[in-house]
Amino acid sequence: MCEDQKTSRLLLDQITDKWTILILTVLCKGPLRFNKIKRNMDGITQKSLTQCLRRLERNGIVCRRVIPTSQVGVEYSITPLGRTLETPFQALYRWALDYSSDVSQAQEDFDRRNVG
Amino acid sequence: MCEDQKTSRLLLDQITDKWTILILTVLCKGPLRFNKIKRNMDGITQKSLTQCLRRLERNGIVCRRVIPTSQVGVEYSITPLGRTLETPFQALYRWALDYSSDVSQAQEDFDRRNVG
DNA sequence: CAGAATCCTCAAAGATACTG
DNA sequence: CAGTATCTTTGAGGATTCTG
Repeated sequence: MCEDQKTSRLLLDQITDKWTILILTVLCKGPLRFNKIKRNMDGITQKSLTQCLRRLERNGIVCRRVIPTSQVGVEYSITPLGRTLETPFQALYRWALDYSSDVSQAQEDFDRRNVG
Repeated sequence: MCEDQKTSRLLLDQITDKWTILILTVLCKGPLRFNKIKRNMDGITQKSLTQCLRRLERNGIVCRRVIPTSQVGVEYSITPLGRTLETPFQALYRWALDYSSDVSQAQEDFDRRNVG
């Protein structure tokens, strides 16, 4: 396996984790503050979200901006580089919506065959 | 968060795991036997590969076929449902290849900013 | 050859408390 | 509000052995 493949695999691992797709999906609609994102995620812990956003920021996919308000505020937005992920992610997301029933059916069939 | 979103999120988790994209990528080129796949993966253990293939089979994405030879043989091939994932996955894979250098650059910049 | 079964480890996620 | 810090837990994955 060549270097290119290793590098891109590492990258794939980083962008296809549990939360990234969902975070990017909501951020594509517009900038959001930390807790707003958290509320959109349903089930993510504050720690996981922080870690994920840090990695996305480090990879140049989201931008972190501190808002100078009376209360501390941090706004996350998608970068131009992050935008390039919009289409691939939408395709995946749409796939999941379009084919979820087919997959469910396949699962039922499989389980029926492998009962006993 | 509505049911559709939960379902598709579960599905997304299942198809965006560490190995699925790579396995589907090689199987798209043609059917392969277990150990052939394993050799293509570089780093996967037999256990992980088995688990992954089982899940893909259960989800109707790959087909498992026992070949009646002198030596036991099992061939895995992609299903029509699995084929529908080819385009989304290719888009992702191509993204990783196209933008890996941009991401690397972003990482360097980030790390430089956050050193001292 | 293609797994199943077992044991084991360690890294990731969760819970909780604290803070600029 | 948006985190950091610390501790604990759990379970996914690795190593190894065995088998139809």
